[in-house]
Amino acid sequence: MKIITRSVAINNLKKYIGKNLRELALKNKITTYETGKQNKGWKGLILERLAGLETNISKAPNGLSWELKSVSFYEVKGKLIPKETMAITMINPKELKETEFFDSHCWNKLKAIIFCAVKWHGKNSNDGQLIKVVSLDFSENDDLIKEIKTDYDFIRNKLIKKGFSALTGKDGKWIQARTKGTGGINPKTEKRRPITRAFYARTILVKKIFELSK
DNA sequence: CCATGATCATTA
DNA sequence: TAATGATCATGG
Repeated sequence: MKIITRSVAINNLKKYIGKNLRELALKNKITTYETGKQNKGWKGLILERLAGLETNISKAPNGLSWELKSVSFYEVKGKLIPKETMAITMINPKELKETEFFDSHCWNKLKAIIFCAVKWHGKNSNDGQLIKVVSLDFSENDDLIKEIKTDYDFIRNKLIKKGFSALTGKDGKWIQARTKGTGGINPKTEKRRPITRAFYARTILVKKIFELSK
């Protein structure tokens, strides 16, 4: 099995800066939306391929190496602004109760992130362009991390005191607990699927990461 | 079946 | 435009 280190992945990805990701997706036989369906995750999938990952590492088991993320950027007054928040990892209520920030998946993913900025061209954007690839190494002593930890602890406390359903996307300065899941109705049971949540990086955090990487 | 990839829709 | 909640396709 081939090991792709972070620096190898970054070098691989950098070759594609400025390229149209849709063409690359087509070449790699990744479904985008041509089938009439809406695959929202295709950009992430193609980036994983381009990084050199032959198999899918969508979930870093436990040893984990690094995390690849992409975010859409939108141009406002000549500046690039993160259009969306960035999903970090799922929240497992039990785990969140029992886990310290620095032991959490959230931190483990955040600290070894490879961050891809993709230009967004509107709804159903079909020609996303890779504009930047950066990696980031957080330190446990960074002020930013301390504040993120504060958010994590806040959300954790709320979970413990008020329960999972009390969580909302309003919480947190840098990270938030948004709903995330398959959604809709389960065609088999015709019942609502359970609501799940995940940690998201707010746009200001995304912006911060983008700036820190210069 | 559910976690992961992330965007879409709606409201203010 | 920004913020929050809801949703979709895919792969293991």
